[in-house]
Amino acid sequence: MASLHDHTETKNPSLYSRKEKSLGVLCSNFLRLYNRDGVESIGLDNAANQLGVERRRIYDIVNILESVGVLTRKAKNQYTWKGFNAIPYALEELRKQASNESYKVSQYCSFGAVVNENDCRGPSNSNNSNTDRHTKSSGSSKSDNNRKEKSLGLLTQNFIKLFISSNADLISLDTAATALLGDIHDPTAMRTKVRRLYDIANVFSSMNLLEKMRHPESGKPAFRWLGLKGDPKTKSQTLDTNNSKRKAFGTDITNHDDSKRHRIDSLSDWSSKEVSVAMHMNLDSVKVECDENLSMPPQRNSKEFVFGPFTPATAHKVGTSGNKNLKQAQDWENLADTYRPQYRNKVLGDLFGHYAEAWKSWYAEAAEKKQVQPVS
DNA sequence: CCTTCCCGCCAACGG
DNA sequence: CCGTTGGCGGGAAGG
Repeated sequence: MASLHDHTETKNPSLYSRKEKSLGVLCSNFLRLYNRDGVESIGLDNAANQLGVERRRIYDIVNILESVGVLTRKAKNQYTWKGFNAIPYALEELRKQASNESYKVSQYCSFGAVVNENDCRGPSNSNNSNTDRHTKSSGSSKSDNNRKEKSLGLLTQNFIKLFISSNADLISLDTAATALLGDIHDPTAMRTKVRRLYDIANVFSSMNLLEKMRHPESGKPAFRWLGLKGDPKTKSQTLDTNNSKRKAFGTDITNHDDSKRHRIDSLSDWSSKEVSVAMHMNLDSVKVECDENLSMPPQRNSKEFVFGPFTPATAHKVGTSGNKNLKQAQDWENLADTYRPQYRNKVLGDLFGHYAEAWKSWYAEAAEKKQVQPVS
């Protein structure tokens, strides 16, 4: 008790976990949220609220997902959900682009050292290299495209190209960064690039497009492209092979998020958009549980997932009723969140942050935290 | 120590 | 001009 005021911190070192806020987890939650039933439009504000994260993070997720075709920008603040089915096509496009361009990966991850020579020509850092279809082609865009070149989306695509156009299926981020940088040998740029690569790799890993592993002998971490092989699910819908009894309408976003375990978990089901969390969670011994103690009324089995002080999370398009205005879609946010911590409300933002954190910690199993890699 | 990578400042962008 | 996007890198958590 006590707790005079402020200065919370230093209470329990294990009260804030960085991993719980990773882009990978966020991506899983995002997908879980929007892969359900006929979701068609995605509002950024809505997403941010539902997922309990800042706007900024949504941009990251969205940009990466768009690179693989899962989403498409429809308008300001508005994205269109395309689904996993769009991935194969997007990948094919990338493959074509890759072959079109002289990509030279020049690099075989074999031994730690390596480095040195290898005339990496990379994709060359020129401008516009994609279907830059702009209605105003008149000599307007000059050198302002520098920003776009460095976009996360483009980087993501180039990263993928690197994999699919290379014979080496195991690439380290360092190698990728070097290759993608072209020839700019700048340590600072390198570091920034690697940071972004980590971001991308994490969300792809959560989608099972990529697999993180250590190199056989060198032990250095690297990534392997899984692509569509992630899940040989052809077309058979995995419609509830498990217990999906309580399929309330929304309000329940089946948690069981991806497990840190190296199980095949995942929501890999390019082919049918329903599916989602079905799959094999049986093996995934759900020993966690929040029965730790504390006091949490409802809710059960949940690793880490949408928490937030607000948890309506019930997104579904309107019914078939002849509603005059189908514009109510934007009202959810208001309902759930009274206000959004703008990039200025230090206090408010902080307050929300803690609030969300508190909720999360309740939900969080707060138990399992020991995860090693059994597989050498 | 080194690797991973979250956070959010603040500058381009687009209306 | 202001709200939306989103580079960018500090610097802290996690090995």
